[in-house]
Order: sequence, then structure tokens, then C-alpha cells
Amino acid sequence: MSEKKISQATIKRLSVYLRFLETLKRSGIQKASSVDFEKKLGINSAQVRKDFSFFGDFGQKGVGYDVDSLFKEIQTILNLDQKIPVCLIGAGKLGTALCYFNMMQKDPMEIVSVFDNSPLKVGNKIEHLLIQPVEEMISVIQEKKIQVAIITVPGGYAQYTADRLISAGVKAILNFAPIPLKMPEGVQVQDVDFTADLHSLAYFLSK
Amino acid sequence: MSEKKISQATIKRLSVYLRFLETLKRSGIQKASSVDFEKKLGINSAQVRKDFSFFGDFGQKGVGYDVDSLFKEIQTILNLDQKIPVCLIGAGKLGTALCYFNMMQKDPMEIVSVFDNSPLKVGNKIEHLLIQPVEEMISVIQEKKIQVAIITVPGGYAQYTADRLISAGVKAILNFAPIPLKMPEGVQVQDVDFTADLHSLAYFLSK
DNA sequence: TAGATTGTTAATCGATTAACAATC
DNA sequence: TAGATTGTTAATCGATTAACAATC
Repeated sequence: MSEKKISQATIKRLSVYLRFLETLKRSGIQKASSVDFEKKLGINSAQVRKDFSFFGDFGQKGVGYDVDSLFKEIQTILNLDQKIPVCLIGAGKLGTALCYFNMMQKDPMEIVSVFDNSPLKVGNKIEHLLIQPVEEMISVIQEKKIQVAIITVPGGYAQYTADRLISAGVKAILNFAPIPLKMPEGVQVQDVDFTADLHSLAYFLSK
Repeated sequence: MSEKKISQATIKRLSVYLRFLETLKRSGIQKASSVDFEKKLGINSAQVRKDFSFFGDFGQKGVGYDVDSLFKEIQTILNLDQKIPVCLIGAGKLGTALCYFNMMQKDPMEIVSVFDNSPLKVGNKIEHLLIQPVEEMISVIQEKKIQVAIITVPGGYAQYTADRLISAGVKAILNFAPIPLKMPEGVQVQDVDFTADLHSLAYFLSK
């Protein structure tokens, strides 16, 4: 257990570890060493041990980590031992797909409200989820005490949307708009930019 | 112009710069300084200049960068001055959404073939795109000389799919499956793991 | 010219990894 | 016990940023 600052990279890896531990649990495997993590996930075993050590001494020397209890520890660290309601803004193709995807996963972070500004979409349903007008966004977020939002609006609307989300009390945003959001202290943003990822692949192609 | 190795991070930023330059072009703006990039993109101006300097002396001291010519330079570096055919494997919710999204963008990297292993999906269309059986994947890739693939299959099928893609000649993969792919030298992979991004946001929430 | 901005070096910062004593 | 593996330190590696001479 250390007092060093914990990096975003460490937190994201915790989520990756958690998913791996879930598959181990399902396979009935009870122990895993940091080298098992390295082999399966491609993350250096010292890195794995270091990531865990920020939060506690979870392992047993000579033995490794107990799958069940490590799973619970990480789940608790990430707050994923409870349901976390999430809202999504922008019910376009991508946003709609993320809703379906989220339903399939049965994730503890569940999309419970969807908003769009288009009268053509408002009132439609994504399975059981009703698409609501953005005008109701702030009141619904406050009512449901939603702290996490997913932004899938066009780039031009992203900052405005984010500002309103913050004003409603949102503390964390997963941003799919290709725009860097300017956020106040204490609000977390994760940008997902798979278009940039795709384009960066083109660099390596032979001409 | 330097001989230092160019990082993946630099390449991804080039794609971000390119998108910014496109908006400048559309606004009719002809010059931009590295500080303009910093202000809009939140990337340190020294970083911006360094990224460019790997590839040439594109700027003019005291003036900045010419938007049009810098756009063309980066486009050429990334091979995005030509159409690049892309295939997608796994026509589930996410894969289907990526197809629609790609069509809307009119991207130079265009999804031209879609494959799925489910008889329920094969034969269906995503707009003009016919979903083909995975059995035809290798031959179609070879015929169309496709070098880039997007994997949106379930985790359990991802490595097998990737192996077959490589055998067909694919050189670069955008991987949405939550599995680290083991790839031979010379094949590029970009992993997109927005579930891990979402879960990492939960860490910062107050309990 | 004076002001602005590049390209580049050197310094800093942070993240990854090797190594190993402790110990199960 | 002997072998395995942790937790942690120190070394390494790489990426970011400050600073500034060059020069438009």
C-alpha cells in the first residue's frame, strides 16, 4: 500500500483485470499469479503487481492471488459492486448501438435515460428505453441522481451538452464526440476517438 | 526532420491535427500557429511542432503553418489522400452502427465488405452493404486487396478471426473485442475498449 | 526593424520494467 | 525444505514540455 498518485492508466487496467477475473471465475479457477495476468493480457507482471499494490496487499507470496477475493476487491475499488445509472445524449446510429450493446452486456453501469434533440427521434424507443427530449435532460438527471453520461452528439453540440450535464450534477463523461471538452476540476472525461485510431492505422500501410 | 522513432501517439495526433485543419479549411482560415492548435486541441504547442518536425519543416518562422499545404502533407503522411477499402467482421449492433457511421462520414477509409457467421444475418443489407458469410471472407479480402479490417465479433472469436484476416493479407486491425490479439510482426492493431473507459469513470464517483 | 513563431535541444516528468529480499 | 511468487525499490525507458537561437 503506497501513497503515490494513481494514474488513469492504472484505473483503466483495473477494469481489464476485473474482466479477466470474471472469466477465471466462470472457469472455476481459484488462483492466479501476476504472470498469469501477463500471459493472458500482455501486461507486464511487475506492472500488474504494482497496480494492485496501490490499493492493498491482495496476494499471497508463493501462491498468487485468490480469484474470488481479488475480484471483489477490484469491484469495490471501481465502485462496480453497485448499480450505476448512466444517461446517453444523442440517439444517432452510434448512440443507439451503444444502448443495445449496453443492454446485452448486463453491465452494472446501465443506461437508464436517453435524450435527443430531434423531434423525429423523441418518443421512439430503443427496446424499453424511451428517447426523451433534451429539454428534459437536466430535470431527469437530477431526479434520478445520474452521475455518469455518454455523449454521442455531433461535435458542434458536444461542449454545450457537456456544460449542461455538469450543471445538472454529472461527474463523469464518456465522450464520443471528436472534440476535447473543457471541463471544471473534479469532472472526469474519457475520450473515445476510434476514427483517429482507424486513421492512424492507415499510416502503416504500404503505398 | 529527425531520425528518431515515431510513436503511435504521434501518429494518432496527426489524425487529430488533420481533422482540425479540415475545420479551418472549411472556415476559410489560411494560417495556423502551433499555439492555435494548443488552444483548440489542448495539445502542448511544443508537442505539436515536434510531431510535425518528424516529417518535415512545414512551418514558417514568425508566421505559422499554411493550413492548405499542411493539410495535404499530413493527408499524404497518413495515406489518407487515397481511398482505403476496409472490411468489417461481426454485423452485430456495434458493427452495424459502425457501418452506418462510416457511411455518414464519407471517410476515405470506407467499409466495403461486411461478414458475419450467423445465417440469420447473412444476406441482409446495411443500406447498400450486403452481409456476407465468413466463409467468403478470405477470398473477398484477397480479391479486393483489403489491408484494413475492423473486428466487432465476440471476444471468443476474435483471435481466430484475426488469424484468418492476417492469412488473407490484412495488415492493420481496429479491434473492438475485449481481448488482446496476438499478432505477427508487421501487423498493426489498435484496440478500442470503451467498456474499460466507462468502468474506469466509475472509480471517480463518490460512494 | 520589432514581434511572432518555428524547429530543436535539454530538462522534466511519468510510466514501465528488472531485480530481489521477504515469505508463503 | 525448496520452489514460487509477492511487494517494492531502483533503473530504465519514453513521452512531454520549457526554453531559446534562428529567422520570417
